[in-house]
Amino acid sequence: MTEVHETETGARARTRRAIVEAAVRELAHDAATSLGQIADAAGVGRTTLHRYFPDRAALLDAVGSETVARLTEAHARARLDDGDARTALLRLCPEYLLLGDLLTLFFTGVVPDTVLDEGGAAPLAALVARGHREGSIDRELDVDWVVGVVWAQLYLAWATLREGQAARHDIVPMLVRTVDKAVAP
Amino acid sequence: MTEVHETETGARARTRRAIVEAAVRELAHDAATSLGQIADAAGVGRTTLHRYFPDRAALLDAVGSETVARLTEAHARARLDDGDARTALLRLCPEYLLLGDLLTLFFTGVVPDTVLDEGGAAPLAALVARGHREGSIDRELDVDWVVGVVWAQLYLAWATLREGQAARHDIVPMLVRTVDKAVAP
DNA sequence: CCAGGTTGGAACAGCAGTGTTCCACTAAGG
DNA sequence: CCTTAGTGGAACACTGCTGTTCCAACCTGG
Repeated sequence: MTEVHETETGARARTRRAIVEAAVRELAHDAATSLGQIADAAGVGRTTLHRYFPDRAALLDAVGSETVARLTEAHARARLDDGDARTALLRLCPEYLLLGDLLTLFFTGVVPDTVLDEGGAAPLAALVARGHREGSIDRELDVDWVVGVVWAQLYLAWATLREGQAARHDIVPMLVRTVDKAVAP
Repeated sequence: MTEVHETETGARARTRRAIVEAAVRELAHDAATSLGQIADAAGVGRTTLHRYFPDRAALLDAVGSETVARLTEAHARARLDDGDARTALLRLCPEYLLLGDLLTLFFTGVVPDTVLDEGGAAPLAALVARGHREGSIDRELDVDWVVGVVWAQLYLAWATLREGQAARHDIVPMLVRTVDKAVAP
C-alpha cells in the first residue's frame, strides 16, 4: 500500500481514475464483465487499460483499495464515536448509501473480503460491540448478525435506488426505520 | 410448463435430477461456472449433460422451474392464510431457509426475475399487503421494502449458515427476532 | 441371453477474453 | 517549435468454454 498515484502527472492520474471508476460501475452491473467492456466504459483503449493495470487482478486490487478508502471516509463523516452507538449506526447508514456501486461490489464479493477485513469492516463491528456494552443495541443478537443485517439492508436500499424503483428520500427513512427497530433492544 | 419429466424412465429421471441439483449447488457457489464443472459435480459426462440440456439456457430454465416449485412448496407448508399475517411471515422464514442454495440463486439473479414473478414472489407480497390491512405489519413501510427486508435477511442467514459461521439453531431465532422487530408496527 | 436405451470419452470447429508487441498519432510543456 | 509522455488500434498467440458428432462400452429389462 505504498503507491503514490496522487503524485503522478495530471494526465496519468485522470486516466487512472477514469478506469477505476468505470471498473466499479461495470463490475457492479456484471461481475464477469470483460476488460474491453471496462475500457470502453472508461472511454479508453484496451491497450491503455493494460498499461495501467497489467492484468485483471491488478485492477481488482485497485478497486479494493478504492473501496477501503471510501469506507474510511464514510466512517469519519458519521463520527462513530459520538453519542450512543445505535444513533451513530443510524447516522452511518445514509453515509454508506452514498458509496453506491461500491456497496454492490462489497456485497457480491467481487472485492475479496480479506481486503475489507483489514480496516474496512472493523469499525462497524466495534461500534456494534460498544452498543452491546452500553445496552443501546439488542444483546440477544450476535455482533456478526447485527453487522450482517445492516449490510443486507444497505444493499437492498442501494439496489432499490439503482433500479429507480424509489427515490432516495423515500428509501432512507424506511432503511433507518427498519435498521433501528431491528437492532434496538 | 408442460414438461413431463416425471413420467420418464427411472434412469433418465435420476440423471436429470442429479444434473439440476449439481447445477444449483455449483451456480450458487459461482454464477459463472462452466458446464463441465457442473457435469463433474453431477458425476456425469459433459456429453450427457448436453443430451439433457442442449445449451446453458435450457439448464438455467430447468433451475428456474425447480426454484418456483420449491418456493410453492414452502408457501404451502407455512400456511400463509392462517392467523395474522406477521405470524405467518415468521412461520415462512424457516421454511424459506430450507431452500438453501436456491436462495442464493434467487438473490443473485442467476434465475431471471421474470420466472419468479410468475408465481414465486406474489404470495409473499400478498401476505405483506394483508398485514398492512390487518395492521399487523408496519404501514410506514412499503410492501416492496418489507419483502426486500425479509429476503435480504434470509439470504444473510443462509450465507452465514453455508459458511459454517453459525448453526441453524442459533441463526433461526436471530433471523425471526430481527424480521419480527423490523416489520412490526 | 441379447436388443435398446443410456452413458462417457475423444475429437472437432468456433468463439470470446486475455495479455503482449509494435507502430503511428496527438497534444501539452519546455 | 519540437520533444516527449501518453494514447489507441491492429495483430498475434494462447487459453478456456461451448456445442456438436461419432463410437465403444455398458447396464437392464424382457
